Amino acid sequence: MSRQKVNNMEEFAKVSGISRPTLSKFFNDPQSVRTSTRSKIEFALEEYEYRPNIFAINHNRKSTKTIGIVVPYLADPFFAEIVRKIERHCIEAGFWPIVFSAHGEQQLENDALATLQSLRPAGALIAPLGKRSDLDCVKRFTEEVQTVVFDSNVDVGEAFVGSDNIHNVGLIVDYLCETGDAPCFFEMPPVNPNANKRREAYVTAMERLGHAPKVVQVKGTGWNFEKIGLEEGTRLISSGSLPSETILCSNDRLAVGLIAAAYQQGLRVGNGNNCALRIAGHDDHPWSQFTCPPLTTVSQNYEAITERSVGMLFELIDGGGSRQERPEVLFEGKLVLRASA
Amino acid sequence: MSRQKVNNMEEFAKVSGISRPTLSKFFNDPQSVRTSTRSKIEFALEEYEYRPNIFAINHNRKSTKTIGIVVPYLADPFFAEIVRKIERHCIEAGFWPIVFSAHGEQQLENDALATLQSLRPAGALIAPLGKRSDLDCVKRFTEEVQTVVFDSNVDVGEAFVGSDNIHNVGLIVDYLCETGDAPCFFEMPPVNPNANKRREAYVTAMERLGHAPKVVQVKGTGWNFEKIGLEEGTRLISSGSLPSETILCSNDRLAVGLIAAAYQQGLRVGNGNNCALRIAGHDDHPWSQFTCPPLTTVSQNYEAITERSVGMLFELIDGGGSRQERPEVLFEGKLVLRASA
DNA sequence: CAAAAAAGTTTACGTGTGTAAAATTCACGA
DNA sequence: TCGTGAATTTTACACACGTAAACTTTTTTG
Repeated sequence: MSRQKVNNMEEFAKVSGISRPTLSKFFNDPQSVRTSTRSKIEFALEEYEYRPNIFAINHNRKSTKTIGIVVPYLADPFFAEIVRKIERHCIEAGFWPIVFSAHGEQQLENDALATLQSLRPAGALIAPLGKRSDLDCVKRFTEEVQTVVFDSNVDVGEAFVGSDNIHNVGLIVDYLCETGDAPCFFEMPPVNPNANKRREAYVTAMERLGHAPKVVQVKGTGWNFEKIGLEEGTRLISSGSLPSETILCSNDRLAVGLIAAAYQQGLRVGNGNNCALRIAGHDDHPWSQFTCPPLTTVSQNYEAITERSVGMLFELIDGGGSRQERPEVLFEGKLVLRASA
Repeated sequence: MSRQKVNNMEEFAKVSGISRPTLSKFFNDPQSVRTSTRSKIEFALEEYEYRPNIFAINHNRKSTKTIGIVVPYLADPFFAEIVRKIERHCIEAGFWPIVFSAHGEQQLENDALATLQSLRPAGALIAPLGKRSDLDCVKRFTEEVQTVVFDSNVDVGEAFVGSDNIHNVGLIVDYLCETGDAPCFFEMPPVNPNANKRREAYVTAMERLGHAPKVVQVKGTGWNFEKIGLEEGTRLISSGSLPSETILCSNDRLAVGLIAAAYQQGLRVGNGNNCALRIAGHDDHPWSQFTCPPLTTVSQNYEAITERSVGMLFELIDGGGSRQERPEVLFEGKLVLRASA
């Protein structure tokens, strides 16, 4: 490394022979300067080590190149995966994504929003906690920052992108009813609107098929879905109080716990004659293909959801002001047939 | 909300009746101003909506309040959990943690380090990719930024904090040998020093107990450990080429895949007479308690590792210059006995 | 109650970049 | 070769806060 260090744009202007305002233009958008100038600058960048100071850059910009991402629980691989994809899309578009996790807590969500707001981001993509969110706080945030809401549809922000729960749950209820007993619905007290929508969709689908819906709601709070699925599943199984031998879980993580409960109680899960239970989930969570047996579920279209969310946000950022209507885009998932049901 | 908006510290100084330099002191450390002044300011904060601009704050500080966290793969719940804990420790200490994930790729790790460096952080906590890291790049980073390395011990930075693989693997090898057949060791090509250390520790422990070590290395790259465990495990089982019916996996995620493979091949996993395989892991991964059967493993002391990492970093930041020796702190895990072995 | 110590105010300058306006230079076609 | 519009340079100011020094006020101490 013979590259010399350069401390600021002024110095880099001297050594590169390009004026500072032009350099400023270049760093904001390399395409905006003449090809010959660009190659001069790039040549100098090889020679000298220099990167514009991020704080100074954003200090005096009207519109920052920062994009805030707020999720309820980053340790959930679903969100980890979503965030990963969103980050990529942002970086490709020349933005600087910055991730916050609420860790399931209202206070931390509020803190994240406040910190984010003081970063004056160009826009934000948020998946609110849902029921636990401080809606006033979230609303105030969205009034200052262009926001696309995803995954959990609370009525704030300029747009929503998520999954078509009605369609998805319909898919799997149809499948389960066609291939065996009508399912009961296994859920915990809903942490966000998705859980509610899924229960409602289950009830609708069952009634459409002429079955009596049977909802089993177990106790449990927080984001330890597997733990709740295991503990409450164990209780239900050992007391024989499951209303059906086919169980549709509100999400895959709950199903992971329930499968573990069944295994530990010596019940075989799956489609065969020698199986005592059929278990299905929703989300096609990254873990779901590794359960024993592998979990039958409905996928969410991760790629479409992230791409559209980011896309809509960029439209908002480019378009400037907010529009009249608040579009809600829902993507349909697909049935993922594995061995558990 | 009747709170009026205030745009900068100057304006807030006017409305609060406190001079700007004092306000500056207050926002850096509320304890540094007199109680009466503090309450005046806090009262005004109730009345007026104001938060200092983060970019302006960090723009002209010698030492930023930013702490960079770089992990190889954030979608891995192990790192998600670690990051969660680190973030908390930082926030409690009044720092601003900012997380980057390399997503398993060298280029992204380099990008993250470069971006982080331009943020001029007070310090950094990094878990390098390991074998895939661009060591020169990482080294250059650590020469500019006070860095504590954790999890994966590559020889850079001011200190290392991690797990005592030798002790941990010894624990579980001892346990497995006491309670049944001596284990073989199931691994994929190592992605970081931990994997190597664990294999070596396995060999040492086996020789100490008078057994011939049997290492089974399967193909596979990247961070899809479960997938590799499942696919290669299926191959090994169906071809009958496992050298022992007791299998110690290099980490829990590999074990998750292997358990799934065994299940799909109709082999029962566990300790009983009717079981064909015993499978054990390492890490006590968040998923491990939900496998079928639950996974016997060695825990890592997450809390100790994160607390000590952050603690050492704060010492470095306070202490200023770098010291002579490069301390390596290793924490011992505990045997976690479940049903799989 | 006076002196000392602590805290706050005033004043002034530094930070590294964005950005606007006017002046100059360049590239390209006629 | 010249004219034209586009690109670049020059110049100058803005941004919001950190920080230092000299001075003033408040609090503490003996």
